[in-house]
Amino acid sequence: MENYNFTLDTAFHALADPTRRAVINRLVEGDAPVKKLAEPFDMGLPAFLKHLRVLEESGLITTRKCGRVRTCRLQPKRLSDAEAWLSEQRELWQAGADRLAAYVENQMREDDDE
Amino acid sequence: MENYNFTLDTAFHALADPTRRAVINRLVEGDAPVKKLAEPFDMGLPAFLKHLRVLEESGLITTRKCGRVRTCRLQPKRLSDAEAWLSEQRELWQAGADRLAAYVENQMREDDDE
DNA sequence: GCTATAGTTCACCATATGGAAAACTATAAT
DNA sequence: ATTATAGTTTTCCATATGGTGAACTATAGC
Repeated sequence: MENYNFTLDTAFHALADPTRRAVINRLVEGDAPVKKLAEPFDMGLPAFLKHLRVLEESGLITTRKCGRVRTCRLQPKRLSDAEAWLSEQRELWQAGADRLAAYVENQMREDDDE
Repeated sequence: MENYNFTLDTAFHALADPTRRAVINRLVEGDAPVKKLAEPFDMGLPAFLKHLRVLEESGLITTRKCGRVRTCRLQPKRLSDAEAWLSEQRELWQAGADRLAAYVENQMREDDDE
């Protein structure tokens, strides 16, 4: 039961917010400073910074401050981690569905033989 | 700015909790009743039911009550939806990275020619 | 040096979340 | 008819979350 995966917890939590997903969707096109990232959103800088901090603590982005401007960069590895968990679950489910289908078909064949 | 995607909001939010991910990870192996699902967890039924409701409202699972037992089933479509968003972001990022690499290489070639 | 800019910190607020305990309902099982 | 089982509802609590406005800091531009 060691399902305590801090990385997935924080990554999925970060992705659960539309503002934060929009930030990611902007950062896939390249690095950007806080000011620029915040522009499209109807909220104060403090609120926006909180979102950035959530993203940073999840590892989905990293930031670097040069002079007075902080630049944000996407960390695609963490996207892949989340994606990997999802695809694994989907594959496990698929395997079960296939097994079930094979079993059902097998039963039908036996019924035919009787 | 129509980044208001209720499906992704609720799906990622549901996936952000280790208990709920463990439930999903159990349901990929097949349907199960509430009691059985709750067994491995150190919490009361009411708390566990809240998690199930979060999963159900997100569309990640569906439930059906027969007699006094409620059976839970995974809805893999929603897993795919979340996975699709992630893979799209990764692909967009990859495209940008490729463009950048091509540009850099091009610049280096120009430098050689001078 | 003055001022505008980019970000940061702080105090505050309403609501959401994850949990507990207790009381209740409906259906099997004997 | 009793009793055990499976789930449900309700009330309550502490903490987390997402936002605000105001005050502050550090750097860039003139």
